[in-house]
Amino acid sequence: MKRHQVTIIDIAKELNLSKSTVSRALTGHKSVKPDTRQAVLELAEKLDYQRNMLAISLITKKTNTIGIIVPEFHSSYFPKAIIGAQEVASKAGYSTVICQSDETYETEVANTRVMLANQVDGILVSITKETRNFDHLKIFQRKGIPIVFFNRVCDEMDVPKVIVDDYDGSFRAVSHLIERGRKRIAHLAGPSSLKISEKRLNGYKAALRKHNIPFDEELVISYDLNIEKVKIYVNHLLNLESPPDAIFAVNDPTAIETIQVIKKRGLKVPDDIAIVGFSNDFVSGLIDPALTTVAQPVKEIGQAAAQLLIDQINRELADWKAIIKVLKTELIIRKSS
Amino acid sequence: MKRHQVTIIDIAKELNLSKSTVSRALTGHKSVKPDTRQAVLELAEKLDYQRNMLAISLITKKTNTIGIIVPEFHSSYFPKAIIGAQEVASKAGYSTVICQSDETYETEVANTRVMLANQVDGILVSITKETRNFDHLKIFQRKGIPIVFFNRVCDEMDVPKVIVDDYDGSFRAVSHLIERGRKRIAHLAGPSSLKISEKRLNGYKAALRKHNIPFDEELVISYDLNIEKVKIYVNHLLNLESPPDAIFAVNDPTAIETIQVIKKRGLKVPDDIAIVGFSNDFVSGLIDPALTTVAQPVKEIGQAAAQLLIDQINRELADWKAIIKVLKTELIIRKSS
DNA sequence: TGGTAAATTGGGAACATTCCCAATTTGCGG
DNA sequence: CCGCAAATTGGGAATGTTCCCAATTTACCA
Repeated sequence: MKRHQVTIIDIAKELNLSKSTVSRALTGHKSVKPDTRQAVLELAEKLDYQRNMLAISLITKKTNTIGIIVPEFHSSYFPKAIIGAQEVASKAGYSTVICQSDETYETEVANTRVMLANQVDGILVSITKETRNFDHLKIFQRKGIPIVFFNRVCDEMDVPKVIVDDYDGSFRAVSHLIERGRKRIAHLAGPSSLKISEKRLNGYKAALRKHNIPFDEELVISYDLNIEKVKIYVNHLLNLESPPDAIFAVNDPTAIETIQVIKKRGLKVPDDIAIVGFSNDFVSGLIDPALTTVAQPVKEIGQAAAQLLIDQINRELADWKAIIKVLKTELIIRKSS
Repeated sequence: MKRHQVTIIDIAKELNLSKSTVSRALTGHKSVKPDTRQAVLELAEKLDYQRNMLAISLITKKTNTIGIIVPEFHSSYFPKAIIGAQEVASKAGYSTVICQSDETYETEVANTRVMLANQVDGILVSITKETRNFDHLKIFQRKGIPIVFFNRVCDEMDVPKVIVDDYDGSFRAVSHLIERGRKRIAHLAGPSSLKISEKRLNGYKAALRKHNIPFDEELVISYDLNIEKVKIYVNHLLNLESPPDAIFAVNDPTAIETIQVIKKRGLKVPDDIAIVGFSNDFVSGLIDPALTTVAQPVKEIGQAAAQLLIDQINRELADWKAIIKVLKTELIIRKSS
């Protein structure tokens, strides 16, 4: 078993050449005699030579690697976004290091160090619900390492962001419920630390206002996205003196869990209560009843974010600080409303 | 904006020390005066110093990175397995480079090169449905880089493998259908190139034999896992002179799609046709009707594979060549059967 | 056939770090 | 206050590559 990896020097020695020449032959430099190149290439193939990216990156100060930090892997959202991002990245010759912060600030900071130590050329980030301090991300800015936020963005940093129009999506979802005759619409909102929760809440409020339905604080519950708690909150809503006739959930997993709870109580969806979610997870069309939801172009979000990052790495982006890419959502009406 | 990254030499100069001393202070070597260490650590913190893993890895010949190559990301199977693997890996101080081969041999070979170039300390692999030649994976063996297969394994290589008992799971699934009185059970099988397809098919045949049901070739269809084709095959089965009263699908996505096709034809599941899947995807319990399926401990598979890999990297594994870890499946009976 | 330009090749620094060995400093007992 | 061992620090090679500049070879024309 070869402990020693094959290097260009091995090839050079074998062919009585200098490492410079071998390097040139291997990298496809023009100034090397065709015969020589041929010989080098053949021997390299024969010896299973693989260029050592560590050494190359050390010199070129480029790793051709981008980092992706996401809060979780449980919904289909982030995996799908990552697929999109990887697609664009690998097409551009970049590999990907993925870290999952598990929705904790501490892990996110740790992930950040891994990325830095690994000299990634740029990072794609969606923050945790806990993240309030952004120093660990500002380090990248200070070091000149491009950074792009997607989905869960940081407002106080001037870097490119990719989001969907949460306000608008939310507005249309709630308007739809109102048009179906619902009067008491509850909202299971996300944690107020996240911008997206806030925007979706605002869309909800705006739709009510537009249709002259009074806002009832009692009907809005902010929760920490811990899916196990949905049961408690839904039951709380149903036990209200004047219970809701519809629930708009901040995302699909929440909506799906809500439906399960309601069904378990013997109530009918949508007859007794209509439900609308947000994101159009893969599951949502398959459950019973199929979930009405605001579809996000998740894969496209990942693609757009990666593209923005790579353009920035290649310095092909003028005034990238200002870029905020807002993708459109689409209301998909199914059986649950 | 600092273009130049902070190095130990910067710290050394600033403190009138040699790079050796700074290196020792930073790595926690004992033979350095407490005052000195303190000063180094403080300055490092102040300057946002981050160790350059490229240089370290170049010397130590260890990257603390493991590679994972999976065929796809569309079902929840591989993401879930990756979560498990990452959990174990990051706990052991390893980061992860993930590549997706998109079910094509060519991409898998390319991924393999990326791993090699990035000097990963080991790889976790689940092969594509196309992979018949394993030279690109044998290179790792030859170079002494540990490799562990999971789920879709390569029989001709003597390396650790993590699988479930496909034969047994399949056997029990089909036996269950027979016990429910089904007589003509079809099997939508995977491509014969994959060992798991073969084993599941064998389990199917064995269950029929045990219950004295004649094997009917007409009822077994091997397909390439391209989900769009399910429609064709299911319709073909339903149009048979003597159509099946149950279908055992090679995996859950196939089973779910099968149910959709059947419902669209106006038939009832399970009244007209019972359906059983394999894997217990997250969706399967939520669809209508809820899918009976053979549950796999997916996350545990990822964990076990990563653990095996890391043990092998740390040379803590005696006779690892022989290790084949077989995890148990569990038949989950729901409404579709 | 010599000269010069072009083609090809070689030599070494540089990248950021570790690690071995040697050099220097410190501390302590006599 | 000296000597010697222990504690601390410094110097330089090594890791595998690229890239610049210089050296060598080749080719072609007068």
